[in-house]
Amino acid sequence: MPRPRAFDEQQVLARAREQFWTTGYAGTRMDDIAQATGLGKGSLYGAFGGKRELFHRVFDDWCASVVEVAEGQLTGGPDAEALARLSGYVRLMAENAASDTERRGCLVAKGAAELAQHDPAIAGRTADTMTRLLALLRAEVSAAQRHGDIDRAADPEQLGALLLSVVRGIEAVGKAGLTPETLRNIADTVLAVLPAPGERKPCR
Amino acid sequence: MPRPRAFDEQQVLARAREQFWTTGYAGTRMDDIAQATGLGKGSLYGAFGGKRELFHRVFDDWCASVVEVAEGQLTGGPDAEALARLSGYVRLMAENAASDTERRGCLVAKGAAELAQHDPAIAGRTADTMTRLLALLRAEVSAAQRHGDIDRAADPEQLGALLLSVVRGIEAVGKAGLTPETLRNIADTVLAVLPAPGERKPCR
DNA sequence: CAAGTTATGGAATGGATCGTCCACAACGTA
DNA sequence: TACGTTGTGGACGATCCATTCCATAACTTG
Repeated sequence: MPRPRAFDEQQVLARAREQFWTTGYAGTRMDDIAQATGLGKGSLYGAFGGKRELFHRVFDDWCASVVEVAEGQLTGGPDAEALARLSGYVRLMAENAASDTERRGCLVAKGAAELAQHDPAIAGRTADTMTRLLALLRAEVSAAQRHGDIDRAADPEQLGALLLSVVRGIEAVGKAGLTPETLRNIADTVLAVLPAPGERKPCR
Repeated sequence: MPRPRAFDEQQVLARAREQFWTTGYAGTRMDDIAQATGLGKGSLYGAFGGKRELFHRVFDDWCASVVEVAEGQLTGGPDAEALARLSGYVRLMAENAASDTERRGCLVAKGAAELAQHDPAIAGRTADTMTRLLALLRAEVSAAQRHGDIDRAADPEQLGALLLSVVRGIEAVGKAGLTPETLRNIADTVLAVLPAPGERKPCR
């Protein structure tokens, strides 16, 4: 009996994400989103509640897709290819940052920088996302160790954390202006220095 | 002949930095700064010009001090201690991130995330800061290589970039909510995997 | 001491933006 | 076809905030 919606919710969310991604939370006006989506404010507020809720929705979706990409790249496969999967993931992230010519960076970083301190929901979602990524990387390091591609003496948790920080660091220095080539080199370098089995490390 | 200023400019800048650091650019009102410093709006605008100029001033000072800290930690000393200086610097940065209980992160990252895309001055200053840090790290890696603490076959530019991305990455994941202990471990881990002389790396 | 110059700080201004409201449209059901 | 319910979108109201303005104060020089 009710009148059906004349818009596709997913499409509206995609447009809104584009806006928030490019101009940040404070920098985008609801009018911008209304214009970008062709929706009137009434529909916008009726369907999503408000600016804050809309951003939460977009942010949550983004975080979920970040984790999904990592799962797609990393999870499920023989231990023999675990190292290759890790390399593929780290290089993919570097490539993403390198090809981000508009320097928009990652919405997780951008949103967290702007809002995490005053919005517990954003802070929580961000922390949860990082924890999930770390778990995925740790598991993959373990797999590579089982197959003998990474030194078994190394702590997989710590190597995973290192990889995570490098991935996020690449994104950060990329947004800061280092060249795409440098970003790709960083990815290659961290993969090259992962401890191979049987290496002797001098005590430092 | 003019009436002298009744406030200390450096002190006002320090207060303003505190505000911008905690609440970001868009999130701080000029009224906040006026109240925090005890200055009236007239004095504030008379002395600094406006919100944007004031932020630029604060941001530039912050960037300069970031580079200064790195120079103080890294520059000047015998090659024999270059690796120790590098370790000290990376651990210091991790410690900073770990002790940032308020999760304010680094103003360079925060300001860049919020404004770099639409403010060329901020973007330029950020890029310049990263380039300087990279140069300092590269030089120090070279010094450590000369002394034989790091494999001479490695490219100092690339190892420097790796260290920079880890330092920035630690800051990022710290703000994202990983534990202080994890942050310190990342620093230790990247230092431990730096290629020692004479290591044999399998071809990957 | 007089006068001119700058600092001061609070009130006023003007613009921008979030969210609400309402008249109207569209659709399903009876 | 008539009616009730929900979607639509633009106009409106209220708030907020950067900036300007101005009357007054403070200080230095001549």
